Amino acid sequence: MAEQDLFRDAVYEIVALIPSGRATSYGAIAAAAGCPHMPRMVGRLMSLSARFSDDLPAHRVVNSQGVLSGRGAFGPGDEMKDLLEAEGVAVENNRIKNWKTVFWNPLNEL
DNA sequence: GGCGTGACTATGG
DNA sequence: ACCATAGCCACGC
Repeated sequence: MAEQDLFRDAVYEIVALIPSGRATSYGAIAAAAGCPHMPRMVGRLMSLSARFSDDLPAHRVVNSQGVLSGRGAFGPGDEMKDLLEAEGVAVENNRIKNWKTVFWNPLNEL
């Protein structure tokens, strides 16, 4: 039982808890999972999980600036942007507007 | 086991 | 606002 497996499970669970109309950052998830120094692994797990599981709302996970850095993993177009807007998140130029307000801190729920 | 790459972040010019 | 640098970790060749 490796710690990275626990980390993956924690990340999966946290992302699944993100409420509709909100979004969070890789660093926040990593911190909530107990590893604030692994934002890259979060992104890697997202890219892998996003393809295997549709249950994981990876479109609600963006970088610290509220930029949809992972839109490429969803499809050839701006599918991620469309998904976010469909949930009530305003997106402009691949960036979430009112990011400060849309940001959902997992630590606040945990 | 080394090297390059990547859905990251923070700092600095 | 844009680019460069440094740190971190996992995966594929």
